Amino acid sequence: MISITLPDGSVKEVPMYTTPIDVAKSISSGLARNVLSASFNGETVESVTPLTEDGSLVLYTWNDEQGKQVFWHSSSHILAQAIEEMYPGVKLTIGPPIETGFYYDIDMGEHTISENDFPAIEKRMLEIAREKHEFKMRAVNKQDALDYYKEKGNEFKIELIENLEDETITFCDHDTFTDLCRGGHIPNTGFIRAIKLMNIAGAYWRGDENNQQLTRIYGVSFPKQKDLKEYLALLEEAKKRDHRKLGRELGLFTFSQKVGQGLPLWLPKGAALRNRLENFLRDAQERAGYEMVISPHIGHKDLYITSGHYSKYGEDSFQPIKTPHEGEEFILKPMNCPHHCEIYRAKQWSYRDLPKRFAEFGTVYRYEQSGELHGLTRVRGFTQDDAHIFCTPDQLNEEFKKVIDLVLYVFESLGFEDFTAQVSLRDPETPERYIGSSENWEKAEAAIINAAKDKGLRYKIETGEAAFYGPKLDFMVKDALGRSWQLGTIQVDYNLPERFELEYIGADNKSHRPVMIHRAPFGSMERFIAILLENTEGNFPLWLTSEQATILSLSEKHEKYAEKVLNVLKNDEIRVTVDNRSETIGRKIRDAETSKIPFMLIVGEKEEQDGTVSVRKHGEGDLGTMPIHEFAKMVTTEVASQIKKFNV
RNA sequence: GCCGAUAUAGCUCAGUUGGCUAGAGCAGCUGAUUUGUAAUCAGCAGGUCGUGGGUUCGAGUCCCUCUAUCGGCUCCA
Repeated sequence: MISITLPDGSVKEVPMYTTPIDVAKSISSGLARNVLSASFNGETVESVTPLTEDGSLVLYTWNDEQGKQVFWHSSSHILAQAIEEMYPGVKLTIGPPIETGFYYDIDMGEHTISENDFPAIEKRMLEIAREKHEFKMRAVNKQDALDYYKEKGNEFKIELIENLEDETITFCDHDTFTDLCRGGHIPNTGFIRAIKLMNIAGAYWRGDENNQQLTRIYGVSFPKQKDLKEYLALLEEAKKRDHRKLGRELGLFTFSQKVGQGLPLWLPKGAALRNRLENFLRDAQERAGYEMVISPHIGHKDLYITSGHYSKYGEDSFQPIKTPHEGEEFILKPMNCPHHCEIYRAKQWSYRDLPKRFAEFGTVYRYEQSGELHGLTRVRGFTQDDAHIFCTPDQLNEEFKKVIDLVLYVFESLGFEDFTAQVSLRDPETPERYIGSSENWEKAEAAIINAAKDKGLRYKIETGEAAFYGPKLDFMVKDALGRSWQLGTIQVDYNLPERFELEYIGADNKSHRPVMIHRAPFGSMERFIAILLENTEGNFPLWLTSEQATILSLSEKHEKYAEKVLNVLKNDEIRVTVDNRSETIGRKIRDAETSKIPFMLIVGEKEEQDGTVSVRKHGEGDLGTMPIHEFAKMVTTEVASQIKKFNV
């Protein structure tokens, strides 16, 4: 007998070779039917693995993340089997589960595949699933494993096996199919009832663009047909929140093939919105001791050679602008930092002057590869809410924490509660990607982690995500489809001050090197507004939205009164319009609702007599009648509650 | 840049296996209507079918080039 401890602390005495499924059966038959996977003493095991020692067992179902991952991992085996059957000679590589679903990367050889082929593949996958094949793990010694794939001529699997440290390799068999596999499967293929292949993509072997490109097939699967339907409906819903669609519908921005790829054009409403955001941050920054500076849109090539940006990005960027002067070259500004360094250098500084905080809404241009452009979230011309703080090493921690406060203030004012703080560090394996001494990098990384810890910020660490000159604290927010985007960013930089030979005179009357903090709470105006659109579905906070209210006159007779209400509210600094079209009130309401205007003020006979407005709230309906000034107060109160002044 | 897909009116979409002057709804314009909480009615106008080439008696439809867009990969100072 062995004793099995369950998560609730209860202990079961069971015979040797009992499987997790058996344990589930002893608890309830319903649980047994739903168990997808298990972990034993912290390690993932098959639900049919015989247990041979005492230990703690956790059973996973579809409701657990681990259960889903095992489910999707198993699904990728079935996808691989179907593809191998239908396209003989293909070479399988890897096929992991992902956040939603799974994929398999395959070298298709002579075959080509497109989304038109999906129905046939899905059909075959479902057939395999219905046959309820068990997944059976099998230990193989390394040499036999290598021989197996040598015979198949699959150099990818050979590379994977050669990189494994263990002498014993595990294979997984189901039906006629065998794959190299670490384990963790559902009991049998029959659990998979609904399969949908989503899309096809090229993906580089081991994620390196110098390697061969493989064909990646994405799919998702579910234990019930209904789950798949719900998932597809969710995707449909997400489309309604696409910032590209909302941006067009709300008249915020557009693109033109003639102007150029990735170069957004801001329409009047979008420009006004952007200005309000900028003013909001300007105000907070002024309170926080920032000074605005302005730098030109181009800079001498030497500026970027000094900063190190030229050697890193020069070839793959917008090319230098030549002048009639022989050999003179200017570059379209791809970032503001070098300019701000030169602004710092314009004067000699004492330690008493620091920190200096130079801020600028700086428009920059980067030649992003065409396939990377994406609405407003990835563009070739954009405006950073940039600032650079030059401080003494002693001030670094305090300054960094102040910036965290500012970023959190911005996020709170815009209603972003669901963000992830990410400490982006360098990848120690690829030092060639970074400039500067290891010593400075260590100092910078420690500074970020310490400041984040001091602020009690919950963060995760990502290696390889640093900028080439320094580590970052990034604030990530998801879009409608769940893709993560970097918005706010704070970076510590010891490198540029060295390259630009920045100095200040210390209390010891000697020259010292300042530390530089790069920061942008929004990240870029373009991306921030895009993600804000997707998160709010275009229902911006009242303080920010273009039209806070619109007055709908009931008929021609009430136009005068509508104008009067308009003027009263305008005097109270409420952004309001009037709809005096000769349309029915139903129509005017409908148009205001679809334009997502927060308040509709209906004025007719009664309102004119009483000096009131009939208030209807977007998405909620009739709030009843109230005097004009009362409505104005309601709006100003709500705005004030949404947007507090930044406390220094 | 790479893989796969898409491109018809301002927007959303129809348009059989290639076959008459390319259709609809919404939006727009003109007129009528003067309205009480999500679409009043009528008329009008609007398209070199993304671009350039090719196949064909004939191309929105088939093939190629380029451009842009979408989903990924890579990249993101």
